[in-house]
Amino acid sequence: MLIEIDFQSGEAIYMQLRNQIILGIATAVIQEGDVLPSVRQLAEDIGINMHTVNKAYAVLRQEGFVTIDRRKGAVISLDVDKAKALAEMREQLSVILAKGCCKNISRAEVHKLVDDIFKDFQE
Amino acid sequence: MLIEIDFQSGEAIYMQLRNQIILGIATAVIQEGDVLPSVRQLAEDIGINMHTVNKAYAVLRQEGFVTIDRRKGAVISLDVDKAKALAEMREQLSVILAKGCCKNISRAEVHKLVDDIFKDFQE
DNA sequence: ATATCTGTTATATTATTCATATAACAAATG
DNA sequence: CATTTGTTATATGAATAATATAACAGATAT
Repeated sequence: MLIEIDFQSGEAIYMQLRNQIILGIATAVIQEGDVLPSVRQLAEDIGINMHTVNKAYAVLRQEGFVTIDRRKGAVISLDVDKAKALAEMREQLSVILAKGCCKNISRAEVHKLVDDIFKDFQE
Repeated sequence: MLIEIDFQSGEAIYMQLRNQIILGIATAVIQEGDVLPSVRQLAEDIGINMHTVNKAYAVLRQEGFVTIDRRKGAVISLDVDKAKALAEMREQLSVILAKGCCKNISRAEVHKLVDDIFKDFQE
């Protein structure tokens, strides 16, 4: 799986890393049971510090995307708390849709965007 | 318009403020042409520093939600760049939907969330 | 067994961001 | 003329982000 970090981005490196791994899971590039590279290995590949990768993995664990197996490393394993996920999504969507609403983006256009993105996930 | 700041939140105060003003515009609590409180006034009302409000207003101006009129202050005036707004929304939605996708939230459930939120805007 | 590789923890340093405080300016208002 | 507007400048303290070394226990491989 290819990781691309934008060092000019205002977004923290560990969050960029987290987001790309989540996108990798959603698009099935990484699947349940797969093992992520070791923190040292991935850090070297990307050219960042070990602790930055470690922080991304810690966030992913805390959010229920991976478990840490001392023998294997970070393993994709989804812990689903759907109610919590829905509540979080609602809050984040509210702000994004509010912004879109002010910019004349219609409900239908949002639906189309959602469909397009979901289609990307299923390829 | 009621502003509520969560000082325990990890989200920056100026961003909480920005988000709530955008939500206010989307729900038509604030309308085009309305004038926001002065930076000093709002800062005092909320109990935060003047510069924090100023930063929120500067972001809102930069994002095309208000214009600054030296006579009136910060006036709601929407500068719509729909293509840009759509591109931004797509990027932000991708991560949020990816996370939801991993948590077994279906396309249909996202659509329902979107509809619910849009309904909130039209009240 | 010995060396290597895992996640994890600890400590320290640097840079950046966030929020604060004080001060001042030009333009507009009353 | 005093007050209020947005705006700018500068400074400080706190928190965060990313880095660098170092060490530990457990697992793996030679």
